[in-house]
Amino acid sequence: MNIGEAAKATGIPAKMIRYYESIGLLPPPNRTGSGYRSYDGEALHRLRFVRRARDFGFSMKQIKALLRLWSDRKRPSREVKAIALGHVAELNMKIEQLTQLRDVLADLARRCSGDHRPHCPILRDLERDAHSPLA
Amino acid sequence: MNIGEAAKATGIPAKMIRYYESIGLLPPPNRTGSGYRSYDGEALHRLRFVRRARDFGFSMKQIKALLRLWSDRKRPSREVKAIALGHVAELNMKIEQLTQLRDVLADLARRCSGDHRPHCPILRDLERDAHSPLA
DNA sequence: CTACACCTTCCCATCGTTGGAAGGTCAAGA
DNA sequence: TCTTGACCTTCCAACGATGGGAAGGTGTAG
Repeated sequence: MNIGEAAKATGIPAKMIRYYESIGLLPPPNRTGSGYRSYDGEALHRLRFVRRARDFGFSMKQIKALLRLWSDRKRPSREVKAIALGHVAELNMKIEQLTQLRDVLADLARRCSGDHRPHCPILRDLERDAHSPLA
Repeated sequence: MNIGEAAKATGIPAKMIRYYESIGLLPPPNRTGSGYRSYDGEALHRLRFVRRARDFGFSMKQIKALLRLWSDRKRPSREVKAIALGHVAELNMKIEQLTQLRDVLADLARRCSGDHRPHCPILRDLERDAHSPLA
């Protein structure tokens, strides 16, 4: 199975598969006589694991750690849970920040007439001298 | 007022001020005889506008458009509102995605014992073959 | 005069991803 | 067999926004 087929099978672009290999996320695959990368079932399994972890928004560093734990049959689930909860905490922070931004911005937009007139609370607000954001 | 003072006054690092200038977000400032950039009140005002727009998470492209509208006294508020609402929509999408990720991940973590035992629903889930994320 | 803080331009790194160029390989059809 | 087209290979570069740092000039205070 060459890289194009593996890409189709896993949903990871061939470019990305090579990149993951280059940063040590994936082991170098076998090569055919002419140098083509060749992927077997286990490699595909690993690729799908990476794919799903990316979907979850894990960083490369986190995925590296998860892969290590994944292939360690004696890993304590504590370590995996810690990584997951760390990511959940990151997500919560991000969500909160974005929600706050959205609320302020939506409110400004609500108060903007949105017609031909130049007056606009949005620009008015952007003019504000606010060193601490969104106060 | 040189770039360092402008940076302190606006909260934008000097590096970023130069970068914004290089991409055409800011007009080239006056220079002293020895080549130092010199910022006046209007330039500071513009910088603060950019700072606040960044705080809101607007992209450089959006900020460019907002700056253009800002300096156009006859702009229709409609255009500003459209940019703001577009950004609100982007934020909503992102918030929804992240929330969904967080919920799934938090649930997996909740079901993970998190002790010395190797069994772990998180890794179990990451193994799944899921082409469409989070189904 | 010297020290130090600042300024200038330049290049490089990040992170994850995408694009392209230049060249080799494979499989199908004429 | 030759050609065509789709694939593969490696390498280089860009994105957006930011940070670090080198090498060299400038400003100011002691």
